Amino acid sequence: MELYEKNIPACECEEIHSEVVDKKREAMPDESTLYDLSDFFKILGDSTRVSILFAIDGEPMCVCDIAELLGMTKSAVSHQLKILRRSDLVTYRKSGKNVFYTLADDHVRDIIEKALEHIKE
Amino acid sequence: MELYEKNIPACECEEIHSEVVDKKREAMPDESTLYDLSDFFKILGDSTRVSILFAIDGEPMCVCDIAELLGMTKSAVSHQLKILRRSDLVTYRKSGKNVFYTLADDHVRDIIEKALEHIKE
DNA sequence: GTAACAGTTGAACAATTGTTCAACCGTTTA
DNA sequence: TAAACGGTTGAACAATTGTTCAACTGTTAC
Repeated sequence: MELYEKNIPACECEEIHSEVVDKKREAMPDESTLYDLSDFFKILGDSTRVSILFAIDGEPMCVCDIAELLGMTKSAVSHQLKILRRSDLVTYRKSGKNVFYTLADDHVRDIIEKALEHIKE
Repeated sequence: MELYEKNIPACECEEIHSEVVDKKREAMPDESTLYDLSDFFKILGDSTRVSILFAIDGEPMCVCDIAELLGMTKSAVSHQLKILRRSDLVTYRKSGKNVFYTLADDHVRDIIEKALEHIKE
C-alpha cells in the first residue's frame, strides 16, 4: 500500500522530471480518498451486484424474487446484498417473512447511467 | 455466469411474485451490457489505477515519473497501464526512450467526479 | 408446539487479481 | 558496436473475492 510516498521501495529510475512529479503530487487527492473511491467502484465491479441494483431500481424486490430473476441461490444473492447494504447503496424493509430491497438514492443510478453512456462510446 | 436464466440451478423458492419478476425481467439490460458495465467499474476498482488516472489528468506523464509519484516499480505501473490501455481509458505518445500517457477522454473524469460527490455524501 | 419457509451467516473452495522478479525489446549515447 | 536506460512482458506468488453448502434465526400457519 502506501501510495505515492518517496521513502519506500521506489521505482529505480534515473532521470525523473521532478518539476512535473512535484506539481502532480500537490494536485493528487488524499490517499484515503483514493481508497474510498476505488472501494466504491469495486462494489460496482461485479455483474451480480450491478444486476441486483438494476433489479431493485424503482419497485422494491424481495430476496427470493431477485434470486429467481437472476437465476441464483438466495444465499448468493443475500451475500451480495450484505455488501451493498454495508456501503449504503441499498435500503431494506421487512414485511413478514420477506425483506424488500430497493436503491438507497438516485446518486448511484446517475453514475451507472453515465457509465452506460461511456460504454456505448 | 448465465444471469437471470430460468432453466439452470434456480433459487429453491416456493412463493415467487411472478408478476413483479416478469416485469423486472423485461426492464433488465442485456446480459452483455451488464458484463460490460461491471467490467468497466472493475477497472476503476483499484486504487493504483485510480491514482494513475488522477496523475495523468491534464499534463501527460512518462511511466518513470508515474512510478516515482506513486512509489511503485515501473513494472507494476506498466502492468496497470496495459489494463487502462486495453480499455481505451488512456492514450500514449512515444518520445525517444519515454512513453507519455494521458487520459483518453473527459468521460472518465466526469464519472470519477460524480463518484467523488457520492462518497462525500 | 411444530412444521415450513424467507432470509442470513460462516467456513470452504475455486477463480481472479496485483505485485514482484527476471528477462527482454527499442532507443539513445559513447 | 556496445553500454545504458525506459518501458514491456510472462511466470510465479500471495491476497482477495464470489459461490456453494450447511446450519442457523425469525416469522407464519397448521
